[in-house]
Amino acid sequence: MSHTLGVRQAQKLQTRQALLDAGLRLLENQSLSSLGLREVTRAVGVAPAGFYRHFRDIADLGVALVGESLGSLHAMIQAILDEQDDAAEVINRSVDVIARHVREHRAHIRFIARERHGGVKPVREAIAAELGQFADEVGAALGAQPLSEGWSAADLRMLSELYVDRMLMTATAFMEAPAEDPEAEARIAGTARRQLYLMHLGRQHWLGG
Amino acid sequence: MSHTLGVRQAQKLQTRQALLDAGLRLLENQSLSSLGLREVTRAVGVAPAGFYRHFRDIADLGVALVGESLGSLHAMIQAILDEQDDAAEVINRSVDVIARHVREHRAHIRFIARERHGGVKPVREAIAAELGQFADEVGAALGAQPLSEGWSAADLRMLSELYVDRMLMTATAFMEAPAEDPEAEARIAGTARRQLYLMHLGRQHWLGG
DNA sequence: TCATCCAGTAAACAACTGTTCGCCGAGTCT
DNA sequence: AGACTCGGCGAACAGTTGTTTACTGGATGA
Repeated sequence: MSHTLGVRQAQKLQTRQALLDAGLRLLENQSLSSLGLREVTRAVGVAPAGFYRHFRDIADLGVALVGESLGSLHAMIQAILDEQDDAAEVINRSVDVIARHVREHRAHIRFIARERHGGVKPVREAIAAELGQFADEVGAALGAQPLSEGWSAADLRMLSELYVDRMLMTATAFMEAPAEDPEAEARIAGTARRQLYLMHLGRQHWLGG
Repeated sequence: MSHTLGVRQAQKLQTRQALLDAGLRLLENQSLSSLGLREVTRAVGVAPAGFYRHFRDIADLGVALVGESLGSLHAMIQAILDEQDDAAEVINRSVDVIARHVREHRAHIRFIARERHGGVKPVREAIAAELGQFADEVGAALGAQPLSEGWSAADLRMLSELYVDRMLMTATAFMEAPAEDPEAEARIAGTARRQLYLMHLGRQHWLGG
């Protein structure tokens, strides 16, 4: 299993990754449905026909980008969920983690925000599927907390979706702020913390408490 | 002032509206940044050059669509805000109003959801500006309610944005459900009501109540 | 070592794009 | 009635697009 890839296959993967990287970079100022195949290959320095060795079409490349973009986010969420601490502390830490993630993966967040409701169906579906899985995992983690005693499955699910949505909206807000602007970042972080705290209060009093 | 438009200007407005309508329809399966000028004129039955009599470019048409799309939504929100009733009742009515609005303006909601973070900067900015104004008005309405006594301006603002975001996400969820599917609609409505109610609970207990 | 594989190539294809130009002819104003 | 305005037209422009084709040459495996 730990068999080093052949030179052949390694080079192929490298070109594939170059195509993905170039695509992501080109998507900074447009959306996937207007991204051209030639545009991507030109940016990489590869002949147009070479594209087909890696992807069926641009939508296919988009779906691959979904995996890449949501992969790191997934790990991030899990890390947040595993924390157990005072609620306010968890909120503070979560917002910081999100801010940091956006700083390091701005293009990925932009891609997800832009294509979540974008014009390319397979990509929309891939994003929806992965976000749904996020909600599953968040639901499982929340369900294990004492605060969730007596909650129905449907209620837990709506709470999970609320959290996942909020997290993505917060990340998007950070992403849209001008890069390297600590003041804007702080403002967004403050709003995000308050919103999460309000949701937490609602959660505490859900069962007529 | 109530001077009927001249035949000339009336016909021009009619063509302009036809271009907007065709654009909106074509955006069902793509995003604005891939919408072609010729594509739009072809759909209307107008020569390509005629497009420039009405819009500078496709981004300009997009900005016009923002006004059209958010115009009706604006009236809808005001209607919701003016209601004064039991909280649960306001929530029920609001969700119904949103569902109804989406049924009647599906393409408009799709456009806003798709282009809010889309690839065309002027359009993103126009949407952000109008949504910001929505938040202002929601903030003013909420601030006038007894429940908001003692709230700081910043807290009111974060609550308004939370509500506006949620409303848009709910509308988007309705929009993405298969048309004429009462079961899916009911499920989304149920989730939306619960989420709004949880936010309402958080609001009630915001000041350490 | 030698036949096989296959990632990447160059060239050609028809179809399409946004934009500019001068022109027409119906609506407008005096 | 006559001069003027201006929305829409048709043609032409140089570029660009996605896709197919037959090919080359280095890695691969017997």
